[in-house]
Amino acid sequence: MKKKKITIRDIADKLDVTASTVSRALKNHPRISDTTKKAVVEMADKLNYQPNNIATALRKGKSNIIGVIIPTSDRRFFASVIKGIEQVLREEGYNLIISQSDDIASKEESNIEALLRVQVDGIIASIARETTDYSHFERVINRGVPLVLFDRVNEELGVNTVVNDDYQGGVIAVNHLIEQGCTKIAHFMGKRHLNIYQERLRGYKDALKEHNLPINEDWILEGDLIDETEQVLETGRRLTHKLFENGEVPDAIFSSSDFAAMGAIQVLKEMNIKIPDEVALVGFSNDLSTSFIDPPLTSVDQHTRQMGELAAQVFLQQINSDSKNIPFDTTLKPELIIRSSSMRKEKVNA
Amino acid sequence: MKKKKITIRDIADKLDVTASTVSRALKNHPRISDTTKKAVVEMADKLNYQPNNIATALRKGKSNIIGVIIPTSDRRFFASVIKGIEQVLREEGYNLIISQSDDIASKEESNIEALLRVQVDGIIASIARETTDYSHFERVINRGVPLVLFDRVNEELGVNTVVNDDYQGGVIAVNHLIEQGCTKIAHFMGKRHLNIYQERLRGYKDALKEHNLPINEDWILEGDLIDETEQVLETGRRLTHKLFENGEVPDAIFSSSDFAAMGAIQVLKEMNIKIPDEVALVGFSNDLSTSFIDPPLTSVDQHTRQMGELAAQVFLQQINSDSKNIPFDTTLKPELIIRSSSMRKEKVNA
DNA sequence: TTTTATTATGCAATCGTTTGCGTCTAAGGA
DNA sequence: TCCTTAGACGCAAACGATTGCATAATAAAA
Repeated sequence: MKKKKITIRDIADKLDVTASTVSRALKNHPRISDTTKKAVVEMADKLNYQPNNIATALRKGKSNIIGVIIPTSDRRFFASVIKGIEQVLREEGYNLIISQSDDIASKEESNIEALLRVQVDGIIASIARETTDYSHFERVINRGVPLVLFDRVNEELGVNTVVNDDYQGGVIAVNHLIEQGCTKIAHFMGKRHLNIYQERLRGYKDALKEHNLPINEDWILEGDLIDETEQVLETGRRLTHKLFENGEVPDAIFSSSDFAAMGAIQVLKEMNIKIPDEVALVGFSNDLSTSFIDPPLTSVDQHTRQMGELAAQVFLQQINSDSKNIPFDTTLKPELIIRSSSMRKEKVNA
Repeated sequence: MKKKKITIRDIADKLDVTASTVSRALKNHPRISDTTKKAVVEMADKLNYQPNNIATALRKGKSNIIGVIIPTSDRRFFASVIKGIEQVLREEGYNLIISQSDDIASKEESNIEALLRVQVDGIIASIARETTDYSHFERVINRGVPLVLFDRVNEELGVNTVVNDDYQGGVIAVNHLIEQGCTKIAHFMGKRHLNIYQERLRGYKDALKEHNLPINEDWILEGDLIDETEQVLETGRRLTHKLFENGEVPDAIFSSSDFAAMGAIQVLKEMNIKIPDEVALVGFSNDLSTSFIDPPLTSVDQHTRQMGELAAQVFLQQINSDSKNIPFDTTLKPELIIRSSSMRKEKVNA
């Protein structure tokens, strides 16, 4: 247990130079002779020197740490985004502090507080479901700390955002169902106050209109779609029952959540309704499980990894441009992954 | 954009006292009068003062940041462990830097390097699959930085560890299958050099012996079980085919991976083999998907969240006891979650 | 009133690096 | 020989908070 940490001064002493010289030598400063540089470098790793980032951070006013706030790490979506963010940011020499809000506003606030204290160089976040007051984010902005929002964003904050094109996601899902011959398409949506669900709904409606299909409000069912997966599954079951207890039944369901769709599959199977022949299904998010269930679920993929990478890139761009930043939104195009839950017509191999 | 950060000196000036006084007042030092304390505190939040952790860290030699290294965040197991770690550590005022090794030794090493540079107060890690040289971990130990290992550990490093009782996991899985009337039980195992798979295998064998069942080496199949899920699924399919192309076929499979078991389910269904009547299945990890597939998969749950919490607690214990630390291992008992993939006998509701 | 506690602060060094500016030496130019 | 000039470093002041050791100011004791 060597408690003695060695500093540039230690290596300076050994070499009979000053700390400044060592510092410069280590950074390959042009005004230091090659001989000294070499000597310094050698002595450095002979002594097993580890630079102290904290001192540098204090001196430079830059910690090289950036904070990431997500609702929870154990939802595949966020885990995957994190992965993307990490990849590009680490390459630029940044470290990530990841904190989770659990979708609770107060936790989100205290996380921000903590990040600010650590002097992060910036924050990349996805807003908690519960958050309605955005003053803690405003504080970040007012302190001049770069902020990028992804997925769950708030346009009014005037910051750079990276989002999925949820409207488009709704459109392609429904278009696909229509192509498969469905005409009576129901929709499971999440809580109406959330942007993403409004957008998907809008896409759903527009796609129907586009094809001159009627919009049946009874077929638009709302439930909590961001919760523990078991709950969402249950919600899906509940909504499905509700959907089929009334007179006219749909021949397709576009669900804004994969898990709700899986719940629907369970119920439909229990009711001996054939999938996709009697009812076709499309989910949203392209969760891993979608390919394991029976039948495999068609789903809208959000390119989560790329979303993370993009968020990181937008962030880098923001901190590297010292100009006035006019906020901009980056929108990712979703992609429909077609599986048997919606394949009524045999796929024609072109 | 207020770039001007306000420090204790700023608030000291306003109040005509010195920085020392402000510092003490903020920390509620007994030798500061209540009047000044109050004045300081008021001025502090009037000016919207944010303490600078970095300065404190430098001065105290303690960053209040602890590093976590995992293979990847987008595997449910690790995401869940992280969640547990975060929960208890954040409560103690620590921040987490999470970095991923992608199961690559060199990345693991550079991650450690980075963490050390940031002066983390400790490291909690799960070793990369590929790692065979442990010198970078030794470096951590030699520098006196507390280290706790979980799940994928190395006993020879002599550090505190938190692991799942894989042996026991193997035992309860096989015992259950035997109880269900299976006598010809096959096993899918991961790469033999990994501790966890050896242990599960040992449990498998011991359980068989215990019940006087023969061990058929042809039924012990090895494959890469930690990889992208799709690959593992494919591995499961391959192993299953291999298993059933020979003469005598088993009546149960205990798979060390849920996804391999799912691959098996797919193949068995394709071969029109009844699950669980002809072949019963048990997986390992209790991944979310296990409950969504058809039939739902019985699996060994590893209590991942608790593993994270425990790892964090062990860590706290270690840094708070200034005594000599004799390393100790903490072992979590796994639990079998029984679902229909293995339920041959109707469950008797007691 | 002088001395001794007590209380409430101030001083200044320190943590490890970085960096603007000054200094010294030796080589080259006039 | 004197002056420039470039090259190679050293000096010392930051960065913001903490803390052991004074030191004032007031109160209590003598």
